[in-house]
Amino acid sequence: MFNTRIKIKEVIQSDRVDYSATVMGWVRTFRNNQFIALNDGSTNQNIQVVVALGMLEETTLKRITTGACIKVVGEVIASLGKGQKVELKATSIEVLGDSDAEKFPLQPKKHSLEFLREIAHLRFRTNTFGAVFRIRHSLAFAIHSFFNQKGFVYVHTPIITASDAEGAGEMFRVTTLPLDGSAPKNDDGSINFKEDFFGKSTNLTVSGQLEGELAAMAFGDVYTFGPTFRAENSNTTRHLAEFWMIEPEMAFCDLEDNMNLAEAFIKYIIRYTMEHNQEDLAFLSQRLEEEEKQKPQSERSEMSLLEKLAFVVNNDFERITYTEAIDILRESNHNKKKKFQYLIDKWGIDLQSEHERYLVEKHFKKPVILTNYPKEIKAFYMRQNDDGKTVAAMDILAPGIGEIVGGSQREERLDKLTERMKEMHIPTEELDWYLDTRRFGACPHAGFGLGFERMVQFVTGMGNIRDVIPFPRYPKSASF
RNA sequence: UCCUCCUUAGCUCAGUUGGUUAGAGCAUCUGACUGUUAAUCAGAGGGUCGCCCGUUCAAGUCGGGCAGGGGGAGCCA
Repeated sequence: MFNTRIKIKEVIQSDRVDYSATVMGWVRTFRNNQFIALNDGSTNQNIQVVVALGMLEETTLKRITTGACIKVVGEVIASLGKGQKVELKATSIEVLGDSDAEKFPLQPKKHSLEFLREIAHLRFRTNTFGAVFRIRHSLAFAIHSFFNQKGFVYVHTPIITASDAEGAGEMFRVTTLPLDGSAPKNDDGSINFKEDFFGKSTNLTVSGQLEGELAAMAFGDVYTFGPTFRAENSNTTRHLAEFWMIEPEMAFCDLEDNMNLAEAFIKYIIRYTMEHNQEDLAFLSQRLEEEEKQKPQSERSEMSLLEKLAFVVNNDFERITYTEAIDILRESNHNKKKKFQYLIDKWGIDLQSEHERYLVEKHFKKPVILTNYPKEIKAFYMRQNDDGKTVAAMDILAPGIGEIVGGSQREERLDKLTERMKEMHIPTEELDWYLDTRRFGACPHAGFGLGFERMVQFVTGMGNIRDVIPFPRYPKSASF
């Protein structure tokens, strides 16, 4: 029976002393043949286990190595040393799992994030990744909590989809047909997917939005939160081939309601982690500050991670239209001095990363919601504005990350929607089921998608998206 | 996919104008010490210099190709 153990977090956070306790965990360091720093993942703090001299057989002593898993029974006492309030004076120690010190790759020292990414199966056991993934958990929990409080229904949209018309990105094909050339063919030489498992061509989902809209036309307010797949050859610090996305969809909701919800949502989940993960956030904030010291003064950020999060939670996001953004950028000294690689000259161009960064990091210095983009650069389902040029889209740009949310009011008018689909060469037959929502009881509605990993990046301050998901998938990489 | 930088011990990195036996810190092992906080001190072991081809009397060092990694861009969340 193992449930007699106490989690280390409980022992450390309580002021109680002089009681017997059983803890289990993994050895971080063993100093002086006397002091074990033991961690069980419940907190970033280690408990100090004190081993009396001569208490253990020499053979057992040798098995207490970095990475080994042990069970300790002992007395929790006020610490005799500095550095911790309480410590566990061992009465017995049992090695549950050995760890060969010559082979275990984690050492009690700083490792590079690139090295730890190569041993992602073990990096959970480091302070940094312990903090990151506890925060990731809290964010996921807070997301469900936020929507549940507001009466949203959590909808599970399919991971395998038959439609390839959504246009959100390159898709991964799902098939059981052989790849050796023996797959059944049509007369014209193309693969005959009628013979495939599903009787048609199928892919991994790139978005649950269209299915989400179907559910919103019954429940009013719904959200999805699940894995999403993009087969884009993207090699950046903010793209993954497999990532998690949150997509709320609300009936009786326009662009402004949509923005209000998105802003409240982001603030809520950040506030939740600030309240529930103080220790981990403080650790990551400290870690970043040390990293910043390596950089030249000019590149250092003005705010610490903790300050940045507090700032986002306590200030309104800046809301401007695409047209206003273009004006600001065109009139900026940056543009006049030709410091942009792509100069802003005319209305209608898509904004480059450098422009978004300028708006967010230099001009407003806070999250910015950009609205009403030209219809040419946005998706077919976005509601057309009366000016005939723009659509009711909104993107939320976060400092350091860029686009964190993309959303819109949806085009609920059947004629306008089908007209736009034809203009953009999207086959209406394949999405007939989607168009049914516009045929039977359509209503104004809106929603957005938030990239979960980008949110985790923002909250933890981690620079590379590959370090905020346990086992990242990206071009040429699918280990573990 | 494009641009750019990088690849030397388990990890993080030095390595001179090409020159004979490739170094350091940490980690590991052995010993000492024992209220330590990434303990300390002494000693030891540890290398296909990413891979292939070329230039040269001689390549970790120069050139080409490939692979892997970092940063930036595009695509986007």
